Amino acid sequence: MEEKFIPDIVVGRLPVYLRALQQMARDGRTVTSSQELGERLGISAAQIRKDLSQFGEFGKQGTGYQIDYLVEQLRDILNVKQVWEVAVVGAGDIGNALARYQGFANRGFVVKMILDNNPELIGTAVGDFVVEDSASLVEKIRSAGIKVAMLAVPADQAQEVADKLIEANVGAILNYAPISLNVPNSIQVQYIDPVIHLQRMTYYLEQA
Amino acid sequence: MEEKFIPDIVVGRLPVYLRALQQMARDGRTVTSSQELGERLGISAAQIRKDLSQFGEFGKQGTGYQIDYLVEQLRDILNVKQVWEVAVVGAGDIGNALARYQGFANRGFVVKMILDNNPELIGTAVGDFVVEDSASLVEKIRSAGIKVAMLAVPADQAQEVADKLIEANVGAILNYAPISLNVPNSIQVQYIDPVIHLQRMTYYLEQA
DNA sequence: TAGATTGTTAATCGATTAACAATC
DNA sequence: TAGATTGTTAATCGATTAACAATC
Repeated sequence: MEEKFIPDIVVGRLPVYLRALQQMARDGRTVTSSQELGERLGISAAQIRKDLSQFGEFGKQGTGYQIDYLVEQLRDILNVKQVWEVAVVGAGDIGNALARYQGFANRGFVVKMILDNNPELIGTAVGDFVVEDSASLVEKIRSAGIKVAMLAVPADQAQEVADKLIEANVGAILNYAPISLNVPNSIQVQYIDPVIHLQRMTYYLEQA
Repeated sequence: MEEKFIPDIVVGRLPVYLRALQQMARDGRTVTSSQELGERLGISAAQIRKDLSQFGEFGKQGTGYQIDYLVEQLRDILNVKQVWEVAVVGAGDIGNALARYQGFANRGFVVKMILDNNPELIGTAVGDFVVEDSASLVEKIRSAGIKVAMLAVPADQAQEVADKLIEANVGAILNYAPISLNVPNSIQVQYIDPVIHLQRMTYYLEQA
């Protein structure tokens, strides 16, 4: 199997294309063009065509792209034709919101368990789940074969939990704790910290 | 006042530097170097020095950077020496988590109000707030002088609420709805959609 | 002083865009 | 056919890195 190197910045745009295309499909659209998609996303048409061309030829000259077909191609490329089971670690407000989030449906992910180390929370219900004890996190996640985790514990516990997730054979961590994690290169990490995004915007705002 | 152009990609890294430096300060550290900070963040030392040098000379040869001083400089650059009042629109699980989030403290933001259009939620308590009716969103946000909003409504309502926020003179929107917004260039928008991050990671994972 | 580390320059590397032949 | 739009090439643009004089 030949493995062509794809820049990570290109990979990062594919989910955005996919989301917009699925939206178009829901709106009853069947065909689109790089120009239309680009206008919608604030990205140049050339960049979209270049990005897609890294993976194959998905369009037709003169016509554009069949939305359903391109959606399936992108789902295949991003490995989200399968549904990934996800563990949520931390049953505070963020963990709660993630365990109950309806937005994972049909996008490749399903929450499978939620864990916490707080005795007051263990055993309580969160959405369709019962909070499990994170003391046995490694065994539970490993034996369930879960490869994706969302980390929603306090910052001062995030690194140690991340270490346990890696021990449990998790390959991807979405970290909501406001701290940079130290992980091996083989582990995928993404960060969500609202303050980082807010500060990036206030740079451009006039001071009050 | 001279305005030097700073690439947005540089601006985007500054909050990450700031977060790590504040962490170091909390750990009792007083001095650091571009090398140490870079190792911590997985960024090259040269890049950190280059980024900082866009704004001034904050270090000392042979010594490095005084953490407290650099923190204050970055807070100044990012306009977070002032505290920005934030409106949360949408009182579902995500809005709830945002209204109650402790992580805004000392990082430049304070939630001031939470709004929703659901009669069942209006008037109920969320953290220290009472959910307000978003029917009068424009007047409430404008008269409060709020410039920053977090958008946590369903995707199919996000664009219309965004339009109202802009009408209310908001300059920055952090959008949790899984949809690309159409806004004027003068409005800052950032996106948080966990699925986008998850799909970016599954690209690199072995299929089950 | 000797060692360490900055700020900056120049070189390298990578990403984006413009343009167009191919073709539906 | 005429018009539209792709996939791709080459040119441009921008970001990162390596290296080092300056200096604490």
